[in-house]
Amino acid sequence: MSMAMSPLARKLSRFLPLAPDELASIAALEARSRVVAAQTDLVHERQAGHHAFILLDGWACAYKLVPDGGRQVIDFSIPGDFMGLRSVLLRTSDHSFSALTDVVVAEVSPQQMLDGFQRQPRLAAAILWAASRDEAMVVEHLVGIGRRSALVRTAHLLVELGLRLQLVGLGSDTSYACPLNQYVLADAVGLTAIHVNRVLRQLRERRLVTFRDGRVEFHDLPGLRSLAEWHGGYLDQAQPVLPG
Amino acid sequence: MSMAMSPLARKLSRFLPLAPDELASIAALEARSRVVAAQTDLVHERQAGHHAFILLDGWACAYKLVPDGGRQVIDFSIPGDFMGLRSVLLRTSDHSFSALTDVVVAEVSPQQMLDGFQRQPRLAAAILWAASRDEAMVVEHLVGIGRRSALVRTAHLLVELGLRLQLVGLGSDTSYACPLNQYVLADAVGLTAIHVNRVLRQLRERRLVTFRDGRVEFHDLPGLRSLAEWHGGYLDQAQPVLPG
DNA sequence: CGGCAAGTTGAACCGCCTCAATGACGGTGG
DNA sequence: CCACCGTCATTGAGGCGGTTCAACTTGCCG
Repeated sequence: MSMAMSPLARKLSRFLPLAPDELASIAALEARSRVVAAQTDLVHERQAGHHAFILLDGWACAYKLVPDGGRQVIDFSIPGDFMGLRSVLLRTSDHSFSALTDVVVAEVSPQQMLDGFQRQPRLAAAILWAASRDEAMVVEHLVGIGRRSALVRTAHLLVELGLRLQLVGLGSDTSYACPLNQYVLADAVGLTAIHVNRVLRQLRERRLVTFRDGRVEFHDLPGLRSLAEWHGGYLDQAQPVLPG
Repeated sequence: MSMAMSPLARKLSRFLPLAPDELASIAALEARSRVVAAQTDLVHERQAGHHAFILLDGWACAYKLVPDGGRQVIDFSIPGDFMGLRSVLLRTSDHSFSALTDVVVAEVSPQQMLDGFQRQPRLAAAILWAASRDEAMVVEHLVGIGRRSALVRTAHLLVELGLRLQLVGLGSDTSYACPLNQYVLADAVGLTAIHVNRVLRQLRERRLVTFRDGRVEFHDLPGLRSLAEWHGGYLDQAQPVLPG
């Protein structure tokens, strides 16, 4: 029975040690998986009554389009992340999700979600904690775009992705695989792909980090974190308040 | 016993009709109120184990400071809004709250919160819906700062505030009281106060909206919404999924 | 070999910032 | 009563960060 834990189980475990039946519940949620091709939208904005997804493998992103043709990437989803959790409550999604690579997802119905929450409050708390963490990342992203320079917020993004990937066993202190191109990166940090290119060059020339051929390599992680004004408290594994 | 409903009760009622005992529960949460002077921080970033607040009267904002002295306002809080709800779960807040005017707040402990949620799942759903709505507003804000011009996102903010205030009975289609100055506005839209001034002038000269002497007056709301690329789906009162 | 997607670089432009100054208003103390 | 102050709004001039447009390159795939 000792299967390797899924990325989600791994992430939640770091936050709150999970009992065998709780791990089994996660496995149950992840049972019905399906493959979605790169460049496909998983959820369209304003689509109603859809499901949530657990990303099991590959990368995706949440984004919104603006009338002039521009796109803003809200955040990236990596294995172990929920997608569309909020829209289960709002019933209609406020943004779209797109697969950036071929991905494997598990579809979770609102009813499954609510049933699970009622039967296993500890698991519910862990999942809500993860959702809160994601929201804190969006806030940090907002601050970066509003008040930090292109160099700083790009550095910030690379550091953050690295730490998130480490939490699910997909990265190290020295490097990680990153299937993004400069256009997607630009849509995330609110810049032009052209300027992202120059920013990445600067980071490379300062011997802080190299992003090339789908791989991010840290040369001077402390220096990079310092430049990025990294605090990262929002990724800390603080203990939750539990019901009961 | 027919007291006027509090702003929170009024807001939640529009989303989900509330039973008398549910309204009573809200009143109970709001019982212990206290006054906080303008310019005071209600919650400091990284403060742990604090409470959540319900804003009963006045305006506040959630913000983060950046090392160079800049400030980014994440969102504004108006009567009927929760503040610090997320940090009840994360246990440590990822941003600060500041009173912009003298405010009246009710302090709610995490335990009160969780007890109430377990006893009244419908009320819990309504509150979580409101929290989801707030999060959708942050996302919209992020998109605005990342991909929309100064003019458009300032217009957007003025429209959004107007609609939110209407939902709690503090504004109309033609105007509302707005105690913000151009510095706070600038911190919200990611601009300089100086540039906010020029943007407001433009909006005035285009006969769309005037913001002066603590009051926002719409001259051409449809035109303003059009400029602001207003869709506002995230403020819609969609029906929730209820547990059970 | 051609074709396409992604990365790279240069030059000119512009939105917004920075610095600086001035005006309007209310409060406060002489 | 006016002098003085702090806060906020307003306007101008110049500069910088990032955009726009336009190549050109590189690698991959048919």
